[in-house]
Parts: sequence; structure tokens; C-alpha cells
Amino acid sequence: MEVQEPFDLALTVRSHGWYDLAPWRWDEQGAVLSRPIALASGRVAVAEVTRAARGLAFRAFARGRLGAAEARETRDALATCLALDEDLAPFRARAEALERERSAGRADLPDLRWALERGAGRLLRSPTVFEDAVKTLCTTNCSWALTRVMVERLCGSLGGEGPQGARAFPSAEAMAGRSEAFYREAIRAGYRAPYLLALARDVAAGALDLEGLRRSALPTAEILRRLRAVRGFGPYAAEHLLRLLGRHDHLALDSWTRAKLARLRGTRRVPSDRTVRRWFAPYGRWAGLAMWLEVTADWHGDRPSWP
DNA sequence: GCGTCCAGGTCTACC
DNA sequence: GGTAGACCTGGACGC
Repeated sequence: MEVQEPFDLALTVRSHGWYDLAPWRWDEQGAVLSRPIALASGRVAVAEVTRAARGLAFRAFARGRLGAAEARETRDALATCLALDEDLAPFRARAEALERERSAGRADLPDLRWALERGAGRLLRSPTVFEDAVKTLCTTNCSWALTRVMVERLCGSLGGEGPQGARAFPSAEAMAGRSEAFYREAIRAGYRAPYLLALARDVAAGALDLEGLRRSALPTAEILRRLRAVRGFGPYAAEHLLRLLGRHDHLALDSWTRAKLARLRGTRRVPSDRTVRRWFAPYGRWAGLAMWLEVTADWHGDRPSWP
């Protein structure tokens, strides 16, 4: 499959923490990304992708032979996860224009040359918005280690089984069929238990259409309003989910990004949300992406320009 | 070993 | 609209 160049697979995989959560697997040395994916047929296939001479090479396998349609479904799901359908040209145009201002002496803008050179800006997503939403709930008000454990337990106890014992991420239907006590006692989700159950039930019953949001023409403000109406989704969680939908108007500020910005920009105290919004306002509807690239630049072997 | 703090927040009640 | 307090877990830390 051809991709829009420049494209760096590792950069997209490590764009945020999802690759570190079940059921993703990232072989750093071999540069192979893989995961089990639940197919419409009910079977679970394992999908793999790696860089090829031209574009990306996909591979899929399951218990028994995969049909052509199933293989296509698996590949398409992985392409969605890598956000290959996202057009970054408008962001790049804005970032390039601001880069010219920055090199001309405008000191309040971040140095995003590395991102432009390497094609950064795609964020790793889940095959479904539902999975992104559940994982986002599992990141709130806890350590990353606890997030990993909760997601691992969800896959291990409710995910469909694929080849080599691989467990997929559970469907909304599978999650909706369990009790609140299950999420408290088996998943150890604590106060998040009723939120997880309500989310799964609403999605399974069709009362909440999360999947439609990926191709929605609705304005970002309306999507944000709908996400905020979901129990457990406050400002951070809703804006983080927006980011995974390719909507970067908002910043999804949390304690980690605020602290990281303070360190990168050498401020004595953690900047207010209003200050951060002002810093990134020049990027317009790409403000959240520009901020995210600034705070994650050092994950990719590039040092940010701030002292 | 035990208590406290806090980590990639959110909700509710109250002012 | 702003804010205090409650909410779960589990690892780190100090004693």
C-alpha cells in the first residue's frame, strides 16, 4: 500500500501511548506493528504492518484460512489505525508558514522542523472509536501502569481469541453483557466501572454512535458537546478523543502536558490553560497537534528547541 | 509494615 | 461560573 510521503511508521506508532496498551504489539527492532482484530464474521485475525520499499507491507493470518474479504477488512482496519486516510497537507502548510516566521525571529513558536521533515502528525488510533473511548476512560486519574493493567484485563477476560492465543479488544456488546461489579472487581476499574458499563451499553444499543464521528461533517464544537455528554468524559477525555478523531482545535491538557510544557519552555510555574491556548493560537485548528508535537518531540530522538 | 501522596480527571453539591 | 470534596487503584516514598 502506498502512503503519503514523508511517512515514518515508527513515528506514527509512537505518536502517543496506545502502542503500549493491549492488544497492540510493537517490535521496535523489526519495526513491525501488529494486533489482533475482531472481524465482522466473528473471527479474530492478527494484522501486521511494516515498512516496504514503496509504502507499507501488510500481512494477516487467523485460525484457518483467511478469505480475501477478511484479509482486506484486516488491512483496511490497520490503515485506519495508522490514520493513512488523514490529509495532513493543510497542517503542513500552516506549520511551514509559521516556521518561516519562527526562523525570521518570532521566538514564541515551537521548532517543528523535525515534524515537517519526518512527516509527523498522524496519531495511532484503534480500529474502533469505541476502543479509543474505553482506553481514554482508563487513562484518567491514574498512573500509566494502572491504565495498562486495566486494558490488559479487559482484553484477557472479554476479548475474542485469535491465532496463537491472541486476544482482541472486546466489542461493545461483549462489555455490555457484564455487570458493574465485574468492572470493579475483575478489571479493578474503581469508580470508572459505571462509566465503562454505560458507555458499552449505549454503544451496543445504538443509542450512542461513536463510529460515525470519524467520518462526520459536524463541526468540532458539536462533536465535543456530544462527547462531553458521555458520563466520565470531562474536558481532558473528550478533547483527547477529539484528537484521535483528527480534530485538533482543542488542546486536551492534562497534568502531564502542562508539566511538560513548563519544563520545555522554562517557566517557573505550570502555565495556565489560557496561556497555553495563546501560545498555540497561531496554528488555528491545528493548535492541539502543534502542542502535542512539541511535547512529544523528545520521544522521537529529536530535541525540542526550547532550553 | 504502614501511612501518605499522587498519577496523562470527573462529578456533584454548594456558593 | 467557580470551587471543594469525594471517588478507585496501585506504585513510590518516607518513616
